[in-house]
Amino acid sequence: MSNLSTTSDDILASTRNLLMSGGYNSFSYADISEIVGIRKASIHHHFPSKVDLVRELVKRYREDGQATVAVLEQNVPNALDILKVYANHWAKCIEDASRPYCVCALLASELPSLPPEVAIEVTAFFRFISLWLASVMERGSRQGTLTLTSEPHVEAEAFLATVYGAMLSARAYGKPEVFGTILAPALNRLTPTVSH
Amino acid sequence: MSNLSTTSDDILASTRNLLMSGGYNSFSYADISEIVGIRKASIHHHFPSKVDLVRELVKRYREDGQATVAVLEQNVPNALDILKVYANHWAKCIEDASRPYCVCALLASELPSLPPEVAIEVTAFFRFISLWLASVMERGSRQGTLTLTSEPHVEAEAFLATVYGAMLSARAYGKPEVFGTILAPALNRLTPTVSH
DNA sequence: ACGGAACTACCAACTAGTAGGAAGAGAAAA
DNA sequence: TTTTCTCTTCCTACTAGTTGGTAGTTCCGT
Repeated sequence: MSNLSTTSDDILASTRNLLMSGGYNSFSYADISEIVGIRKASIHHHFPSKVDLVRELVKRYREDGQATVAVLEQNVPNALDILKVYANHWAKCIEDASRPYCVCALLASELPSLPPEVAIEVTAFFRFISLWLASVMERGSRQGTLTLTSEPHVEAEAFLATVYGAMLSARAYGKPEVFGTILAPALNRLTPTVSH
Repeated sequence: MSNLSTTSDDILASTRNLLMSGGYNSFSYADISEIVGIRKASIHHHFPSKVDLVRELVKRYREDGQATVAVLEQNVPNALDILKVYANHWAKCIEDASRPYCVCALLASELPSLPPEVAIEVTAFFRFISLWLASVMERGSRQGTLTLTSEPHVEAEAFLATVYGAMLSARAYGKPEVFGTILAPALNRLTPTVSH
C-alpha cells in the first residue's frame, strides 16, 4: 500500500523514455530489462505482451493528463493563463530535456503501423486534448480573456497544431528555444488588446 | 539512359511508403523485397546497408524539394500564393492518401534514435525548408503581399510548425480535412486586408 | 570477356514470447 | 510457535521467427 516505486512503475517509466526517443519499434524488452535491472521474462510477468505494455502506458499517460488538467482548471480561472501554463509545461520539458517530446505525438505519427489496440488509445488522447482546448477557447471567448478569430474548436486545433509542430521543430533543429519562439506569437495573437 | 523505372527507384519508392507509415524501425529489407519483387540480397546490391538506403532516400527527398521550390519561385511571384500552393500540396497529398505524411516529419520525431548519418540529412531538410519559408516571408513583407506580425524567420517557423502540426492532427484523428481547417485561418492571418 | 544485376544459401544477433522452477512473504493450520 | 500452503515475483533456459548483412554463383547484355 505504501509503495513509493513498484517494479511495474519502473518498467512503465523506462518504456516511456525509450518510446519518447524513437517510437514503438525502436525498443525491445531487452532494452527495458537492462535499464530496470530485471530479466526479460520478468517484464512479461507484469505486461504479458508489448501491446499490453504500451497500451497501458498510453492509457495512463492520458489519465495523468486528465487529472493534471482537472487541477489546472480549478486553480487557474483565466483561460489565457491556462494556455500559457500548458505551453510553459512543454517549454520546460523540452528545455531541461526531461521529457523533450510527447509520447503520443510520436505514436500518432506512426499510427498506420501501430497495433490497433495501441492506436485506439493514442487517438483517444488527441480527442481528449482537442476537446479540452476547445472548451478553454470557448470559455476564454465568453470571459473576454481570449480573442478568437475563428470558431473555438478551430482555434483549439490550430493551437494544438502549433504546440505539436513547435515540439517537432525543436527536436528537428536540436534547439529547445525554438519552441518558445513559435509559441510566444501564437499566445500573443490570442491575447486581448488592453486599450483601444 | 531512357529508363522509365529502375529497380533502384522502385526500392526507394517502396521504402518511402513504408517509412511514411511507421518510421525507420517499422520496415525491413524483407518488406521491400516483397513489394518490389526481388530477393532481399538484391536490395543490398543497390543499397549496401539500411543506413545507405534511408540516407539516400532523405537526400533525394530534400533535393526533389529544392527543385520543386525553384520551379515554384520562378512561376509564382506572389509570396502569399506560394504559401497557398505549398499548403495545398500537402492538403492534396493527405486527402487522396497518396503521401499522407512527410517522411522527414516522421524521421525528425525519431531523431534521437536514428543513425547519425540519417539524422544529419533530416535536419538538413528542415533547415532548408525553414530558410526557404523565411525568404518567402521576407519577400512577401517587402512586396506587401504578406502581413507579418513578427520577424520573417519567426513567421516562417510558426507557419512550418502549423503545417507539420496540422499534418500530425490529420493523421491522429484519421480526418484529412482537419489539415485544411487548420491551414485556412493561418493563411488568412497572413493575408493583407484589401481596404481599410 | 566483362560488369551489372539478380539469385541461392547462409549467418549471427536479436525479436517477442513461453515453460517451469526457486525464493520470499503472509496467512492459515498444527 | 512452528509448519504448511499459497501467491507473487523473479529467475534460467528455451523457442520460433525476423533482423540486417555476407559469400559465392548464375544470368544477361554490351
